[in-house]
Amino acid sequence: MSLTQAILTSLLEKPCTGAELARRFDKSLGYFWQATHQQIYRELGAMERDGLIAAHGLPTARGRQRHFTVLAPGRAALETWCAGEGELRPIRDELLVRMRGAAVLGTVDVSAELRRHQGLHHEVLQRYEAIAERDFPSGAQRSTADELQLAVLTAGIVYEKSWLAWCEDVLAGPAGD
Amino acid sequence: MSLTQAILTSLLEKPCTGAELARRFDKSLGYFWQATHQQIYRELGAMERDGLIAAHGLPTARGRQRHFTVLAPGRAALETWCAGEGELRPIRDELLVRMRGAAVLGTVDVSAELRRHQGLHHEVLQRYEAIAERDFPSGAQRSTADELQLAVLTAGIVYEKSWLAWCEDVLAGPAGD
DNA sequence: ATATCCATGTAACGTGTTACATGATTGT
DNA sequence: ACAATCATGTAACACGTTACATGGATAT
Repeated sequence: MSLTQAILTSLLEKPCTGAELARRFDKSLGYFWQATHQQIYRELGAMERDGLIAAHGLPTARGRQRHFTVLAPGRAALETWCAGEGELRPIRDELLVRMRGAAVLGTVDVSAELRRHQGLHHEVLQRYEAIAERDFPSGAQRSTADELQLAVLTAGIVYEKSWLAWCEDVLAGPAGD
Repeated sequence: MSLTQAILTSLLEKPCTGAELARRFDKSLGYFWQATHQQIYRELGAMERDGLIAAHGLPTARGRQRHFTVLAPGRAALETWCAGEGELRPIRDELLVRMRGAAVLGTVDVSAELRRHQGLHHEVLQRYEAIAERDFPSGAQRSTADELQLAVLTAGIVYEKSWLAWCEDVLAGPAGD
């Protein structure tokens, strides 16, 4: 599972608490991997037991902040994993299930839902493009790390653009007959 | 969850057994929703309890084939659901986690994995395009149902093309400096 | 009859989601 | 002191995956 590795990456960038991690998953990390705070605390507990990370601040009290840092085995585990191979993740999209169902039923119109998705994808795309322009302005000098981070962001942009184009295509196509 | 609806759709097209459903999920259905036979049997059991589908063939014996058909409440449930709204599914991609990790570590080269993914996406794309050409040849007359099914298939094609383009872009970009 | 395969399941576990609970901190 | 908020956590459940088990059908 990638949650462990996403957490290790984020903690390597800057050690922090579980709640701060949850906030990061709602921002930059969330562009390519999502997690709720319950998942994060569960995973942090397991990672601590496995000796990948360590906490400063005692686990005895409940509401006490615990700052986590990555230990050497954690960094090693991340390096090994990052150098490894993974599978392609196939599409798994509710909207497509709806459309396939509508095709069979013949009594449902999905065009409104298509337009709604078009709008949502448009919003997300604009958000990504704003971040790209802010953090990686074109023409600026970039390190290898910057190139990689920009590539990750670009994946999101390409992804949203392709869905947008598809929505336009499907909405225009059948009507154009 | 969309598994229920995907099963209803497939059973409406043609009633069949659980094993046959599993085979369909490995083919056309699997392009936009995946399920193993264990998930399918579990879900069929729940749907039967809920009165959405019914089986011909007794459930008493273990290895006996049971053909399922959709009941009126099942069709109604599918119609309601297909006319409803759904959320966008954000990207959740291991490769991007690897790249973000590599950016932080600075000691890992992900280009080989990128090229591997490029090849895999290329394979999938060719498979989709072959299906599109076979089942929906360009220039042919198409019903509304055909248009919808083609749109679903096109989503897969657009998706794979966009990842392919991204892989090429990332592999070429930093080297082109 | 027996080996093989197929259809149908069970069991166990990991991951993801939702709702809720409790101790600490902060503001008034 | 009290309310509001934050950080941490528990509980329960739904979904997904892997491994395995059992009854029926088929072929030789």
